[in-house]
Amino acid sequence: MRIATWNVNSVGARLPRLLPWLEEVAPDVVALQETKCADGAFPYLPLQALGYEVAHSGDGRWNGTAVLSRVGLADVSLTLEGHPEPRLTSAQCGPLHVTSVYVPNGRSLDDPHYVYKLAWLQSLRERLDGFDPAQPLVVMGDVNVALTDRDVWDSSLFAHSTHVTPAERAALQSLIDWGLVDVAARPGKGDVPFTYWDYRAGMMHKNLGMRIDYVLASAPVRVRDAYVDREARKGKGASDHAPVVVDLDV
DNA sequence: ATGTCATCTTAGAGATGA
Repeated sequence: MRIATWNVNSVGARLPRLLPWLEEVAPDVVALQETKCADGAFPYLPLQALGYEVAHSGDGRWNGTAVLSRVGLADVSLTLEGHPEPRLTSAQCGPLHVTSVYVPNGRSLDDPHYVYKLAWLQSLRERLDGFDPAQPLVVMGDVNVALTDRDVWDSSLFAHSTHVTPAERAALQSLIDWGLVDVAARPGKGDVPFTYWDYRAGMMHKNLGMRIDYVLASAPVRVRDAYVDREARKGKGASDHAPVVVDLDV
């Protein structure tokens, strides 16, 4: 089974890249984030034409998550309890339960959005108590946290920034400690499999990136291979995030 | 730190978010 997660930064704008990517990589299940469209505007038809069933949570301009599956789609959930923004979609996809998450950015340490981010991560952790770590499941998506200093290109530049604070890292670690494995993708250019590079200042070209997109898998998920698809971050009309692709057995 | 990108408002270029 092949799964993937990708913050597409608008599914509408990304469709000319997303559709050929799906044909080439042929994942069975895909978690999308930042679809940035209302449910009524979601491109169901071209995705269904590729064989995917779709569950989408979205309300327009911001946020938006989806699960695409060609191995079945059941028990769909479109919300994280207590948080109205569309930042979580989950479904049972054949033998694997899949959750697509778009964790709030936080913006800055003195912004209310940072408090919201920590609360959202706490709610996500509590949501896991409705599951069993002995069942095959993955939580994947843009978690907007770099787990270690190695997961940003220069940790000294993040001294007073979000994404690297002890509180954010502890919140992400608490998800892992529930019973999940932070799936290690093959190293990319350089030693760290970054998944995000700012559009500005030639960051991708200089490989000044961050690892903020994760696949967290429960113990019954046997990972065969995992990689960051840097090619999808290159060229015209790319998202600022690259997909993470994982081959696994359940 | 910020050289970009996407969307919405509302018919141009500015605001917002990342």
